[in-house]
Amino acid sequence: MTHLVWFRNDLRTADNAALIAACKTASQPDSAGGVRACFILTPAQWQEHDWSPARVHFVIAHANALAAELAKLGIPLSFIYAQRFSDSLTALEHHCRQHDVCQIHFNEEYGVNERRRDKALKHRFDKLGLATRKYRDQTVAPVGDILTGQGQPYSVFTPFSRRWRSWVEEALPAPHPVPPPRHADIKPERITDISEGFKEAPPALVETGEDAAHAQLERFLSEDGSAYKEQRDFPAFNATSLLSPYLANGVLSGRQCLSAARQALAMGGAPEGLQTWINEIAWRDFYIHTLYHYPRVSMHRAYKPETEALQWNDPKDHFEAWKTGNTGIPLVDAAMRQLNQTGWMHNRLRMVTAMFLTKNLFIDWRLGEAYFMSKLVDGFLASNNGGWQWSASTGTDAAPYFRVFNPVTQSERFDPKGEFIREWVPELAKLDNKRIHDPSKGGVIPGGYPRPIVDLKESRKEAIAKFQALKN
DNA sequence: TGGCGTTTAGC
DNA sequence: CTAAACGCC
Repeated sequence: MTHLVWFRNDLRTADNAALIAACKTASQPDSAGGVRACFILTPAQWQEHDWSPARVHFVIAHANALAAELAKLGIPLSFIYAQRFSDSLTALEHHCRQHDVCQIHFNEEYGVNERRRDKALKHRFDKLGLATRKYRDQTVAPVGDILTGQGQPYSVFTPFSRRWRSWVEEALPAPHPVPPPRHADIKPERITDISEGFKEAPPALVETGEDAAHAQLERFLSEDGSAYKEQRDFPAFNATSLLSPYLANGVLSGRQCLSAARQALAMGGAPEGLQTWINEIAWRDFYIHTLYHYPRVSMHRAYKPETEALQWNDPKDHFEAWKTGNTGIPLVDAAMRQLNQTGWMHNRLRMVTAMFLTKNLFIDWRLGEAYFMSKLVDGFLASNNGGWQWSASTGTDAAPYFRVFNPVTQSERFDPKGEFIREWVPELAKLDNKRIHDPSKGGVIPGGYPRPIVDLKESRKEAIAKFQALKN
């Protein structure tokens, strides 16, 4: 009898609830057996979920790395090819028959299609007499466990984070260990080809492998922690952890990050910086919890239903200019070009560009959300959707509709010397530190660089008026 | 995880 | 006169 671990959004051997549970169960006398693993490639489903080529390359590389790590532990990982989630269940059933599987273990995912798939799987396997075991492993605090005094999910981050922190203090969540090696000589399988439509990807942003992820975590935490709090909002400083690709694809868990950060705190690391970063881990949990409690946000629906009535502008040329980084607003263009060329964008700039699209251009946040997914190596439904709905003022703890970032002011504040703009918009490189934030204001605009496609002041007023009108 | 027009303290 | 501080959007 074999225990099968189905890896999906958890491409790691360390701190993996499903893996450790399968290994433990398999070594108990009453249900002893072997442990196998599988990963199902569903390129058509990835396409439908707007996965980026960068993310597909990352996932394939880390699926291969996982197969190699598991082989060292004596666990064979099979790659199964399907197109969509619906096909994957048939393939999985076939795989289970072939390998005499009695139990399948996996960690939960919370997108609506993933949930439907897992529900269908349980239904199907129940009929076959195969056991399905699922684990709440994606968050630090299990989804459903962080509720208000009234037993309701939180809709505002700050009270959520207070409850989350006290939960952490009480539960002291510790990462699961890597399971002990089982004795078997295994040659790992390997995926060598990338599916059509995902071939063209930017160069890898971070190194491949679980070890590389942990090395980067250690490096980040060993740096001067106070710099994170002071510098993280300045895109030119590269002061962020750059762990998001690993987190988004489960190479690293939030629990591992939190545990390492708490250890750094105990060793006397700069408390403000580390606490600020722990807050980001809480944000990640908050958005996953929100996705769990409100499946509609993964069905192209707004968290705040009343905002569904907004009449967004026809995207047309403005959307194209935004996507390609030709809006005439230097910081927005620099950010979009960074995204297009690297598959990653600095967090502050995600807010600035999202706010510009949804408030100044008044284009539907869903279009921006999908475009980000189609480019980001760290595209993660819960965080990406949460961030977009925050920016668009349609989400949980949303930015008040009248709080509209002025991208030029943000530029002056967070890229004061224009270093980030100069890197990504080279045609503006020669402008001085004042003019570079808004070249259209006085003087000659360097050749080829567009004039702003929208009036910031006017469009801001119009957006506020449209939100105001919702209340009547 | 603001912006902006207005008021007001302080020089 | 200028730059915080204020209050509304």
